[in-house]
Amino acid sequence: MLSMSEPRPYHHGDLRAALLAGAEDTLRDKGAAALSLRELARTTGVSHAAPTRHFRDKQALLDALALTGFERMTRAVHGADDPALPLETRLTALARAYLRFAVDNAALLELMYARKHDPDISEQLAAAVEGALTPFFQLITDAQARGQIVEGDPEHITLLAGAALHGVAAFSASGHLPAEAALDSVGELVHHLLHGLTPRRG
Amino acid sequence: MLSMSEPRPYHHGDLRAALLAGAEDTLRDKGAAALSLRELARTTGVSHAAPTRHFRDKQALLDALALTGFERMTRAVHGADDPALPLETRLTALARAYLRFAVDNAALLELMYARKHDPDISEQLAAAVEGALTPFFQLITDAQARGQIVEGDPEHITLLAGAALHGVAAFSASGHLPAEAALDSVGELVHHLLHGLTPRRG
DNA sequence: ACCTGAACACCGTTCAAGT
DNA sequence: ACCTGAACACCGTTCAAGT
Repeated sequence: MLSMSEPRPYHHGDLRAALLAGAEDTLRDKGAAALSLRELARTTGVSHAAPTRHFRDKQALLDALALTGFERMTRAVHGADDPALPLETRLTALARAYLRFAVDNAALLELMYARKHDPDISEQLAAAVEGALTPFFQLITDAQARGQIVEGDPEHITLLAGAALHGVAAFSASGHLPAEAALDSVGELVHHLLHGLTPRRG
Repeated sequence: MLSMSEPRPYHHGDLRAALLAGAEDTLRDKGAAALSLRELARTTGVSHAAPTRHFRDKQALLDALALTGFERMTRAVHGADDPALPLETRLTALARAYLRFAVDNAALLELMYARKHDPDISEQLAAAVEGALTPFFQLITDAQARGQIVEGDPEHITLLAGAALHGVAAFSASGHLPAEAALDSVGELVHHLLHGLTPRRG
């Protein structure tokens, strides 16, 4: 994809980025189980020890991959936000962006939310999750200020909305819900979330 | 734990069960990454090739482990169901049972909902998920018959409720939400689910 | 039927050595 | 600074052989 003018057999300009890109390719094509450092080095054209210079161990590469995943997801969600939209429409757009990413990056999503990340990366990971949910939080507080969302800790309410969304994403990523069904359910999901499962009186 | 009268060094009465139990122990204590067939065979006291007789390969053992997990989860949820209870109380009890299991078996839960199960087991797995959600589905249809839940495809509504719940469970299992916070949120979660996030009139 | 022990190909990680 | 190549300990899987 990237054709440089220097056709050297090894010695990338940016081996780290090349490794991450290659890792994500095999993650997408063959799944996490098929991801081996040695094969990754092989297909990238370096020795099997070269990745050590950029990632302390395999887990460090997986952690870095998860972080780039959150960055992309955050961009997707933020890009779908339009504060001028009415509440339900705005929330639906945010939810759809989240689910779209989840459906398009199922294996990556599983990695992003995997247990067993390095403890020293977990803070960055927590911040990354927060960052992705920021537009949801903003929407909740905006709507609360207008009296359109019930009172209560906005973080708590964001968690509920985010959980409902992530639950659908997780069901889809784990293969228990077809991608189309997940995406098609967004409208009803948001509607029921806002208006409740019990009937409303006139 | 199980002391038989036959102190033979090998040759279990039920190697298959012993392997599953041992696998779940290391899953709980050291995580999925530390689970190796060879070490499992070692600690179980058989040769490293013995497990092949009971599980075609490592994935087959993981699949079997996931299925036992769903069986236990299903029992826990069914055991917490009381159709005589009022709607919100009943749903809260079901939700708490699901979350309790998720919190107490975080690594197992991740395995249960992992991608990359053998295709030939995915049907059993789908049935297992359905089985665990059956009480939720029953509750929805019961309540719909009484006019206590909005009309609409009960499967769809069950999916939403289940997704909200599973989202919290997943956040907790992945370390983004402390176990206590997840369990403590059950009441509000169910309340907001039933009554909606927008204010109700009069 | 059930298990063993050797063999094979592969893996992650480490480290002295090269440029 | 960045990468190589050999080495080490481990792994999953297979298979002839034992009881």
